[in-house]
Amino acid sequence: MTAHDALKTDDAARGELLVRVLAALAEPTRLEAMRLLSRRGEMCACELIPALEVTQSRMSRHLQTLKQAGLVTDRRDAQRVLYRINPALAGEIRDVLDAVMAARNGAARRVA
Amino acid sequence: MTAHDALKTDDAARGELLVRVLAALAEPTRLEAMRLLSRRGEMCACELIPALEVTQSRMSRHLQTLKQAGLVTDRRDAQRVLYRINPALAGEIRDVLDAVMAARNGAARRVA
DNA sequence: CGCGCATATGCGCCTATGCGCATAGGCAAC
DNA sequence: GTTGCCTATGCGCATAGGCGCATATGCGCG
Repeated sequence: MTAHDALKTDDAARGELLVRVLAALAEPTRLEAMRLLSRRGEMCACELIPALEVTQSRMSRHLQTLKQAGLVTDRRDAQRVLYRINPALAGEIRDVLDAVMAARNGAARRVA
Repeated sequence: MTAHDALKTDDAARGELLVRVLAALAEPTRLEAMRLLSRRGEMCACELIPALEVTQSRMSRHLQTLKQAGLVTDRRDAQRVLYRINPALAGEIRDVLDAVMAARNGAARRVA
């Protein structure tokens, strides 16, 4: 990326980012994981695994995907790695995420 | 999961729909098509093809995908088939779509 | 250091998805 | 009916992505 790519960085790159975010959310396990993180704030993989009923390797890879999309951040705490929704999410992306979370919560509440 | 299995019907079904919608939007051409439809209201494939610089078969298939996700509706007008954003979109999904459109518009304006 | 818990990753498998090409189908005008 | 425009679809190919298994890596503890 060179200097005059500054424009493209703000345009195409953002479009790419949006697509990346949407793709990351377009998977049941990851979507559910985001919902859990949204409600509980911070969780380690070892908590998400039983909650979502997936294997360890799957959870790890899904978390990497979410991380690469910029949706979550991680920090180590001894043996565990704690994940939480990226507090520095761009406003526009945050709005998308909020809408998605609201949609899912709305569906859940309807039944409850 | 026995007691609240009844919920899963509405819950899971809606979750599936959300995933389907997100997956449909998580593709550059389709996302751009939605943006165009969002701005112009109603368009036929023959207008979208040159605007998005894709082949005819590709555009047709992408439009089918959007249609199956419930994001657009179509109606014939002589030889053409006119597409537009589904006016009967569920409120929650509409909110997601609006957030996505807003995010992308924000990115585009930055450069323009 | 050796052990065990927690997490990440290489590998192969299988399905899903995007693509172009060619062709079929629908519709209007002649 | 024939022709021409517009749209949909069958086919094969290439790639991406999800999965489990096995293994490697990181970390704290004794």
